[in-house]
Amino acid sequence: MQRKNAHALKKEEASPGLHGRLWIDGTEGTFLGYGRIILLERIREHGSITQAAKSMKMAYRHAWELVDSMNRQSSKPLVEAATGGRNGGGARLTKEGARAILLFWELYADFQAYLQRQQKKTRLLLR
Amino acid sequence: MQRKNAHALKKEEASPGLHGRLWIDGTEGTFLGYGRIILLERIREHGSITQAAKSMKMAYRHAWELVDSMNRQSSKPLVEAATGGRNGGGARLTKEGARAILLFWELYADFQAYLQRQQKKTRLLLR
DNA sequence: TTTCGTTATTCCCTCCAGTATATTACGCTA
DNA sequence: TAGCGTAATATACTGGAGGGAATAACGAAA
Repeated sequence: MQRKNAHALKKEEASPGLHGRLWIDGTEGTFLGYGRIILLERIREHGSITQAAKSMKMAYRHAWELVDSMNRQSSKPLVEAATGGRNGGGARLTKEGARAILLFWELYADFQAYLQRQQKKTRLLLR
Repeated sequence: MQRKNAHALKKEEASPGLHGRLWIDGTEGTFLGYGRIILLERIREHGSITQAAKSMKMAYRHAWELVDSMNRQSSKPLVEAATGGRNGGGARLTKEGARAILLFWELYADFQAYLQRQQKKTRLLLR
């Protein structure tokens, strides 16, 4: 962002027209946003914070902080992590985590449609 | 903002619940956003980029870059600036600039109402 | 008890958006 | 012509978000 603070995303390529971003704040700031949801999906897919972070080219440290932040702000943890053991441990999505993903994508899709509807109002201004 | 990224805003205090941001991209990236609209309003109010920037505690250099970026991407300039003269020059909003402010606040208000409507969907998740 | 890959945690570094500062260009007024 | 407050432009600085790397803790399995 635009390394944004609150909502960094790669580039989003800036096509002319209306754009927007959606996120959910909790008691400590950001709770769920686009990037965090992707991270949750990758954790579900790989069963490990390390692998999830690698798959997004994100530093493990950053990924862990995001997971910790989400767990602290959620009514119930979204991710459960275990250290040691068979393969060194791992992380799995809780039922609550899966619900969060579904809810966010629902909001997200609705929002994209909303932006599409509003789009036309901006056309007269741009070069 | 959000270093971010393209849409830094002061803090927005992160109250729990659904939040969002809206902006309009042009050919070179951001064209209009919340901060740029505030800047346009301050220019209209003060008749000078220097004073507008000061009133927002923004560096003149940054303010000037934003104005330049908006003018370059708009079909017609939003701000006209004059150097030298009576009081050293100044800057005034064009008709197009005033239209941009109105349009944006219209989109913004509608968007806030939209967020309000979607708000309830997030309640079950937060602690 | 050794091995292994993960989570958890610490410390340092890098990058860059925005700031700070300085200088020049400008043109009306007196 | 000198003075003024602004626009315009260049250069250097800064703070903080995120990255990189290193280390300890962990616990099942061989």
